[in-house]
Amino acid sequence: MEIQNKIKVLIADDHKMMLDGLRSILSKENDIALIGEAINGIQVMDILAHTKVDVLILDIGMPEMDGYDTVLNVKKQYPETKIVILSFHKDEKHIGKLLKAGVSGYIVKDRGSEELVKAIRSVNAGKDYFDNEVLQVSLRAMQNKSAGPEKIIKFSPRELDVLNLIAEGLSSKEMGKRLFISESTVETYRKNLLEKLALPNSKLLLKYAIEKGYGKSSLS
Amino acid sequence: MEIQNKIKVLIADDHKMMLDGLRSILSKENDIALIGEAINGIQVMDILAHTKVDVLILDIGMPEMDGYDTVLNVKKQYPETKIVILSFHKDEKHIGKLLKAGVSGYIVKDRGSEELVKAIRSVNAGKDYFDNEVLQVSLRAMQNKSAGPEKIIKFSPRELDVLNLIAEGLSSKEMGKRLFISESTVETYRKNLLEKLALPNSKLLLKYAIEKGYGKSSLS
DNA sequence: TTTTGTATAAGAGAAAACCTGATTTTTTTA
DNA sequence: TAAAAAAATCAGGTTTTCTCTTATACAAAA
Repeated sequence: MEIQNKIKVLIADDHKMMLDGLRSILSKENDIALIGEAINGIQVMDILAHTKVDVLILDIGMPEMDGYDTVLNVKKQYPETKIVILSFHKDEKHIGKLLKAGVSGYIVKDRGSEELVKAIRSVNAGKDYFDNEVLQVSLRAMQNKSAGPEKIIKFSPRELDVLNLIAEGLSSKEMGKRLFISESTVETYRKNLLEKLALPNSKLLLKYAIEKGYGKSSLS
Repeated sequence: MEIQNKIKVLIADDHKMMLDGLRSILSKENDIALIGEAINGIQVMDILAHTKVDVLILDIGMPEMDGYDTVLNVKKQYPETKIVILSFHKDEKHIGKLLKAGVSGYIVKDRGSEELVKAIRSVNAGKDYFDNEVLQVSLRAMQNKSAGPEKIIKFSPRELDVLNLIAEGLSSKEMGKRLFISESTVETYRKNLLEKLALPNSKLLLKYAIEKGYGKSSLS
């Protein structure tokens, strides 16, 4: 099967061991293409900005940006991307919130991996996939309440590139070299970032970038 | 390779998803034979009772029987079986106990799976295998001393003032106003900081300050 | 008492950031 | 599809900030 026809999946889990395992499992399914891996929400947004993703497998309990925030951001900016939550516990308190936020699937990690594969196919086909009937029926009811308006700032892919390099402490000149564009261009992106974030200067932008966890994500 | 010569591994993890992933990973190693899986300590003892196991991969945090009890039981009845602990956190409190109980390896799940494979081979060959960070944590705990190949850098009070303000993203001029000294003086302090930390420029100093947690401490 | 550490500072040159535009391509939307 | 918005690209000039060199005074330590 050609890659274009496969289901494009992105996995986000802060445990590399788990990531390795899931990759190994999904690689056996020939209708699924694992197009990326992330260990935090920042990386998720980073990858989404560069690549189309059909299904996002999201571990809740990631650092940097918690699962819920990531769901909100992803759903807002990429509503067509389906989200399957991978959780440790079935008694997750935030489950209602997650449903409201628009996740398409929810499975607990003590299920077998075939559940995950099923879920991926299911949500990709437009059908929700929840671990059990209870979730589906009882909690689905809560879903018709409006979600809270949170300001979501969207960065262009290039702006993200710059933001990631800013977080490493590079100057415009260095960034330009790294990205094969001129210093001026980099500075334009920086200016845009400053505007979008309503920050007064570069130092605070660096601070923002570091504190939000940018920079660690490799921009391949 | 014949099965008799492979390393016989038993995995115990209460998350089936993880189990599936680990199985998938280990199946690619042709010197390792996964001879069993368990989702709690009871099952572990059960399998050990009728099968020889070289290495037991044990997730701590399993229900029914906690990891520690399992270690004790296994070590008591099957002392020749090596145990590798798979844990979620490096700051595990029981780590000292586990070490004393005789585990041969300890890795955290945010490591890659190749670590696990290495650990299996290592402990099977009679060598312990501990995650570096784990080692550090446990050693530090034992001798409760600040460990470190890190040289202790001492800052003067004034240097600290400046460092704290740097972490807030202020410029020399602003710091000068805040500290009632001239811009030049602030810059001297900054220069000293750069020297002491062997950093090449202010941006990396800001990064350092933020990452080390300066700035939040108010210098009233 | 000589050295070391700390606090203070000026002036010049270099570097980086910031402002003010502007062009081209892509994507969205009306 | 045509118009509008968003994204990517860049130059020139001004201003701010950093960096380097050099310097004085005082206190504590050796």
